[in-house]
Amino acid sequence: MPPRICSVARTLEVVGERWSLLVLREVFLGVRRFDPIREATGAPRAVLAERLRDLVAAGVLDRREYREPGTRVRHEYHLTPAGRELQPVLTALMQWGDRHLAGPGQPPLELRHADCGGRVRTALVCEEGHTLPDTGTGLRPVPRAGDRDRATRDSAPAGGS
Amino acid sequence: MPPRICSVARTLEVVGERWSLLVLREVFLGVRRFDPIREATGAPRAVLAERLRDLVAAGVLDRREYREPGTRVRHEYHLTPAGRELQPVLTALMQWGDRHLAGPGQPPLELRHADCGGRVRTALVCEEGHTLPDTGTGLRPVPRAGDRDRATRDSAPAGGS
DNA sequence: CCATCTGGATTCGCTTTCCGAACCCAGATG
DNA sequence: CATCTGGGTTCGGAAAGCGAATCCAGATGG
Repeated sequence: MPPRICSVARTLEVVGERWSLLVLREVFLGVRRFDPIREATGAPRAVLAERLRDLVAAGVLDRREYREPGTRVRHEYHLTPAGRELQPVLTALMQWGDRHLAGPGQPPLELRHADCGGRVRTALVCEEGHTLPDTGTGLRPVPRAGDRDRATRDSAPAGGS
Repeated sequence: MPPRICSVARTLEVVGERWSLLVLREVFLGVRRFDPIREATGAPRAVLAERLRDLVAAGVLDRREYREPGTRVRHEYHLTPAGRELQPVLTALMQWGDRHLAGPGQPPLELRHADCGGRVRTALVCEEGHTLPDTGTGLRPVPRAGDRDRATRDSAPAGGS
């Protein structure tokens, strides 16, 4: 029986490697060049080079030439539109860490809404406008046609068809 | 200069290993036992055993004894309250995959609100009630006191203090 | 009583990935 | 022409991942 291929698995193929999400965190923060990213993340050079290549190949980062006056052409990494849509992933990770792995003192980074200054967080919302608790209580996963019926059942009766 | 330690990095220490999030996906779907998890994720036995131990040690999963009539005592893995709060992380990953890595046909799994039946997704919301686009446009990361000023600056003027 | 089955793992040997240190490259600077 | 700098590549050892084989203990059955 083949492993379940869902969108979580597919997304982790792109951003699930050891340093990928930390690299993206830096790019979201505006750190776009090799050495500063390396310092901020702690990733080894070779691994970082490979991750950047992978993320560019996956369409998450865009490698752009730039030239500061008095230097040769270099490259920096910008988020593509698809890359920017990973913001909720990073926000969700950060939020959980803030809540459950807080070090001494307050969290080191806050996200605020540029328009109103309010703190921003991820929330589970439904299309009718309801907001669910972060625990996912009241959330019902529905396997779609075509998927094996393995999901959502664990203590099914033995005599099932 | 030491790497930046933020809540994203800390959370990835817990759930950033290769199979961790897929294991949690299964537990969220109600698959709680070793072999079914192994089949659904494709993780090798030894790695799965280690991940389960790690997730229990991290307080994300709870290892519970159970005994079906006519068998010996066995264990299954349940989410702790902290583990359930990882739902937004999985939902955000799934949502990105649905949007950017869709296979042929519709996504294999849908999340619905048990109360109203509406599709559920993660959104970036601020405490004033505004909803931001998933790209994080309008989101301003604010480093807090104590953190190095490395963040959020990339093309700072060369002569800065 | 001994063999077999089953869920839940551990052990083993090999392969892949990760890692830090050293090195490379090319244009600016002195 | 030597040195500096940003942006990497190369290298050899360490760690993690992998599939296959094995183990364990309680039911089942001859």
